[in-house]
Amino acid sequence: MPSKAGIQNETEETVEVCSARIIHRETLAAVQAAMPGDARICDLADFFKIFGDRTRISILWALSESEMCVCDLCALLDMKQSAVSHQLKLLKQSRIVKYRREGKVVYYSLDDEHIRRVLNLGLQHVCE
Amino acid sequence: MPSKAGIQNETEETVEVCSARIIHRETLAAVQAAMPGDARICDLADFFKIFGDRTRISILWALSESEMCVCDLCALLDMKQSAVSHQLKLLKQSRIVKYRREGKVVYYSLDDEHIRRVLNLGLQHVCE
DNA sequence: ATTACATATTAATGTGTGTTCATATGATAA
DNA sequence: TTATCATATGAACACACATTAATATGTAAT
Repeated sequence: MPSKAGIQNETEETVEVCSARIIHRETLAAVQAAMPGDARICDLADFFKIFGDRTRISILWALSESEMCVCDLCALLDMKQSAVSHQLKLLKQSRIVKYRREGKVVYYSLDDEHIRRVLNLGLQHVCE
Repeated sequence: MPSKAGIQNETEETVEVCSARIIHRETLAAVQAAMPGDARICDLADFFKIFGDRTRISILWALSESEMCVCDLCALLDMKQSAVSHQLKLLKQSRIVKYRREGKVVYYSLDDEHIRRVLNLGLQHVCE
């Protein structure tokens, strides 16, 4: 969980770190230098975490076809309205979907084209 | 009073489904027809779920720089060897990483270019 | 053989998270 | 106002999951 380990020492010898030993000191140093900051790593993981749920993937796939209101999504997924609303809240907090209100009805849609591309890339991997 | 724009259908009737009501029957039918099967949805969600973890994203980012052995990954992430091995197992089960053995040492690397592209797409979204 | 090392696995624990029930907004119409 | 509908939110439960400790493989050297 902590992000950095100390690897600055002597030459090509193995060094004790967190009860393990470093074998390739140079590779490790290079990779360490190229690693993004901790905050960015967490943001990335949180972003993908949103996609990692059956219900949310279904919602996103549906919205990639057409904008939809909450109660139609409930019917499509055969799920309780509160369950769908909870997931839509997560999706909108991550700026993955946007919404517009028309009277009592709220219409949701994908936030941008990135989302569609992420879905398609994932599908390619799954289908190969 | 506000004249409705956008998706709407004069001949629609509301219908009871799972304690909710369908507002846009045609939209619903169209989206329903375009939805992938249940198995494919689950596969997609499971694929993204693997990316939705801080430790695994760090591993993938590291491997996108260079193939690495387990104990160097431990040092890089400052984590216990068993924790890293557990995550590597998940990553390899999803065919996201591959490995090769050289004596006692096992080297892991990204399985294909899809993975790198998924990471980069996610980063774009997070950084904007 | 035995020793040492790199990695994998099992079992248990604690935390995170998706769904449900109940209730609260917000909006329109009577 | 009151009533109804569409959606949002809060709390609680149940399950999934990441980490740990301990142990088990597998490989090479002595």
